[in-house]
Amino acid sequence: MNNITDDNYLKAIYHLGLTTNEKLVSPTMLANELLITSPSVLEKIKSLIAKKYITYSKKKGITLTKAGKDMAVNVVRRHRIWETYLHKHLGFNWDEVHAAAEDLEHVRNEKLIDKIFEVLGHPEFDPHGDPIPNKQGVFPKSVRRALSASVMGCKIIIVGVTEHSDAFLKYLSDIDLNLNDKLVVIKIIEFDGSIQLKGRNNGIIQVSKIIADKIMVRCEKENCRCK
Amino acid sequence: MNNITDDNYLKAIYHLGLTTNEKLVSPTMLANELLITSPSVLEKIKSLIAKKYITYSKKKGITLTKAGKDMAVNVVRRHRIWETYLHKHLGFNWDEVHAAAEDLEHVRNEKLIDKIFEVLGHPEFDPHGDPIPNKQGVFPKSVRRALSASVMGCKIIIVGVTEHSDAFLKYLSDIDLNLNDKLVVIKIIEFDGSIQLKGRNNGIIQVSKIIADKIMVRCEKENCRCK
DNA sequence: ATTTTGTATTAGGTATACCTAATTAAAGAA
DNA sequence: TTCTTTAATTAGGTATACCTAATACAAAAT
Repeated sequence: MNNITDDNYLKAIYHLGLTTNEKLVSPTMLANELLITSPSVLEKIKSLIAKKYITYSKKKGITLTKAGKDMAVNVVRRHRIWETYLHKHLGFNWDEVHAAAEDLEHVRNEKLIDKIFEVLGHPEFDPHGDPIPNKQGVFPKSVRRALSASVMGCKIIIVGVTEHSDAFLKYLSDIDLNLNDKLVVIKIIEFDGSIQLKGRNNGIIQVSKIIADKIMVRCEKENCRCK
Repeated sequence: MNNITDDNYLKAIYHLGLTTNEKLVSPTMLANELLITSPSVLEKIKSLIAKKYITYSKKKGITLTKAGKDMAVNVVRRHRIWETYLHKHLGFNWDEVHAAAEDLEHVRNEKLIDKIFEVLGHPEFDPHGDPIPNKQGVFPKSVRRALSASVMGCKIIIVGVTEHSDAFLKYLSDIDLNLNDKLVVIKIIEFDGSIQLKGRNNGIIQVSKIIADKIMVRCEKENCRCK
């Protein structure tokens, strides 16, 4: 529970480092991510450097040290385990788990997190399809790609999303797209990249390219052209 | 998760108000309870007064307002619900639940606490036998007294303890005294107030007066002289 | 090459939660 | 009642985490 601030900075740096490919992580980016000002970030950067969690130079940006990355991955691990637990064992919806996990991720009780992880049967993915790192910080591998990269006939299974906003997750629920759903791509509208899917009880679901970009899937059709 | 400090001060004031009967709650007592210095307490007192959680005067001591008491009772509620959950659903021992609950009690997610409370079947007492207040802050009634107030022949059931230190709880486990155990008082050594109990499989357990004072029981023998 | 624009950085300020050292006040003992 | 002890209080200090305003810098545009 101590150092919630450190947790949040390191998590944000880690996250930005992954999502903002190529470009470095700058103080301004961090400030935007954390909804604070850049002088505040600059100050905190000094303290995180002193604690040897990060390095920083204007040209190289902010990078996590081994210790910093370990810390960040541990926060991610706790977050995702709690999300899974809230969903699987406490009946929280896909779009409700995040807020609660934001708090629970800071509870550093190893026995607690180990226990709920065990009760869950050591899952590899959380309710958003995001991989849960093991205690050593190693992430499980998964063959996943955006739904938008599908071709006609793909037999896809939804394994995750790249946007976690309540609004987005709610929308997916509303159009009856849920994690682990199996669907078949029945039409691709070349004009705008929209995709039509056939789901359970043959219901037809159509999603725009914008949505399809954010839905991660695995294609289970053998020798599918999508590969 | 915000205002963990407020939580801890209010909880401590509430707790001292109950245990330290008669005497008022003074800044020094609070300082000792929280393991900080009295100037720090004095400063915080001002802020809690400003927030209308407490009142303070040298002669009347520190008292909780309605709002302050509600806040404190809510922390106690969350703490005890988590303790119960950790014990009943996650396999934590009697003496392990407290530390984890110290952190979890600050997670202010109503749906979460409601849910685990529901999953537990709306229990009235936690693993230490302490009553869990309902959402309105009302505590369940229980007829409980110290084990030390027993007479020969009392058929007692252990419903709680008044000390929660790991060492004490560990000791009770070690001599095989656990919550909800049923025992019979077979000897009272007047000389020092020690009590001998017969428990399951007729094992004899002896506790000193000091211990017996801290163990809360209910006597289930009809018309027992202890009443 | 110079200006514009945006990012990085410094300077200085606030609030919170703690501290030590010193002072005041009250209560108990002589 | 006066001394002594303890509790309450004030004064002043530190560290953290935030802020605004001002300045320095660097990259892009003219």
